Parts: sequence; C-alpha cells; structure tokens
Amino acid sequence: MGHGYQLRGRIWIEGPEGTFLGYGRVVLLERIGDHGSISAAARSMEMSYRHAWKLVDSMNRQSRKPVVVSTAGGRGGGGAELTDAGLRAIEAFWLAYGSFKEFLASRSGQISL
Amino acid sequence: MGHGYQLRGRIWIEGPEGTFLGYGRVVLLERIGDHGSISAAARSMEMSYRHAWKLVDSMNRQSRKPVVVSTAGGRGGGGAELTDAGLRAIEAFWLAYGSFKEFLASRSGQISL
DNA sequence: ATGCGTTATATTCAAACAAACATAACGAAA
DNA sequence: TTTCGTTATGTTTGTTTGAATATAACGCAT
Repeated sequence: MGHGYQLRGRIWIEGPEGTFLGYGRVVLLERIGDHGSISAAARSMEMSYRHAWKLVDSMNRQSRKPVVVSTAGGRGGGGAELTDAGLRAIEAFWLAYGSFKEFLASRSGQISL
Repeated sequence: MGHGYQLRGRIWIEGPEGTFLGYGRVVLLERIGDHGSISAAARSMEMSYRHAWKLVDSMNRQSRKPVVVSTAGGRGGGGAELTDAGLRAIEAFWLAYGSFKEFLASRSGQISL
C-alpha cells in the first residue's frame, strides 16, 4: 500500500472584514446558546474569554443584525444569548459545511499517487 | 444578489507529515518545470530560495518517488527538474482543485443572510 | 453600600511561522 | 585552478497570532 494520501480542506463564509463564519466561530455561537454567556461558552471549549469576545465582536460587526446580544451586570453578572440572526447564521454554515464534507469524502478516494 | 457574503475555502492533499500538496506548492512545481531550477522558480514567484527548497524537500520526503530531482554544480551551477511523479502530482491536485472551485461557486450564491 | 460574575477593553508575553542573511559544497567550463 | 550559479543548510531576525494578565464598568441581590 502507498502513502495514504487524503484530500482535506477548510471553508468559511467571508464578510466585509474577512472571515465572518468558520467552524470554530459557529461552535462558539452554539455554546453561547447552550450556556447563556460568552465566558461560560469560552470555558467549555477551553478558549480564553478575550479571544471568544473578539470573535463575537467580529461576527456582530459583520452581520447586519447582531448574532449575539449581551448584558453586563445584574443577576449572575450578566450574560449573552443568540439572536434569530445568530441561529440562521449557524444553520447556513452547517448547511455549507455538510456538503463540503461530502465533497471531500467523495473525492478523497480517487487520489491515486 | 446577496449581501456580499461569500463562501471561500482551501483544499490540500495530506501526506504522512501533514501537507503534501497545496496551491502554492503545485505552482512551485510548475515553475520548476518551466525554469529548470529551484532558485529560478523561487525568484519567478518572489519566494526565497530557502523556503522553496524546504517545500520541495517536504514534497519529496512525502512522495513515494521524488517529485523533483536536482543536481548541484556543473554547467550553470546545476538545476532541478520535474519527474513523472511530479507531473502526476500536479495533475492530481488541479483535478481536485477544479472541482472544488466549482463547488464553491455553486454554493456561494445560495448563502442568504 | 458591598459583593459577585459577567461584559468590555488595554497591555504585555510567548510561541509559531515566515523572511532574511550567511556559508559550505558541488562540478562543468574557461 | 579559478569562476560561476546552483543546491543544501544553519542561524538570525521579524512578524503575526494567540495566550496571559490586568482593570474598569455594570447592575442585581444581599
């Protein structure tokens, strides 16, 4: 058997400032939806709060309507939640991602080197 | 027309040590074929010889048969040329790359955010 | 009023990666 | 044997990226 060559790749949705949605960003959005705060979402995926906040900020800036809304202070310190636009963004990315994975799988076998 | 969101991505062929063939590597191979030396190929794409050589070395290490053979010294200082395996590698990558571009184009329009 | 956990932001460190610089070896030709 | 442009490496510098650290503001609950 030869070397197991494999076709790999990444996709992302690009907005006015560059990357708008990628795999990591979308997982972060989902975690925010699950946990109700940016910091808990970041902890759950071992990402620094700083980094997570910057990603959310980047997505919000590039989206016509914010994907996440947040409140500082109050019961529990505050929190964040997904908007409808955020849910739609997640859905749109997974749709493209799913067909991309299919694409890779279908082409990966036919690399004969 | 959409709101400027666009689906983008990269693909590469992975070997035992990570990336085996990507866009830049394949262009480099082609330039080596055109110019007959690694250094001329590197100059032609404004890449340092050091970097170009490392890429060639990485590809040769990961390929069962070398993609490039080279000679040091002699008339003109030496040179490098593509092997048949190199030609096949180029072809295999462009094949996958072409269908990937089609994939991106076909999905790029249907991003509605 | 104080405490708490979060958002929001600036600043400093460290690691990863690429570029730049330097040098030795090579071998045909003059 | 000297010259020349290339291959083949080592070393240093720089740039970019993310991680780590540090504060301030917020507002509900006690």
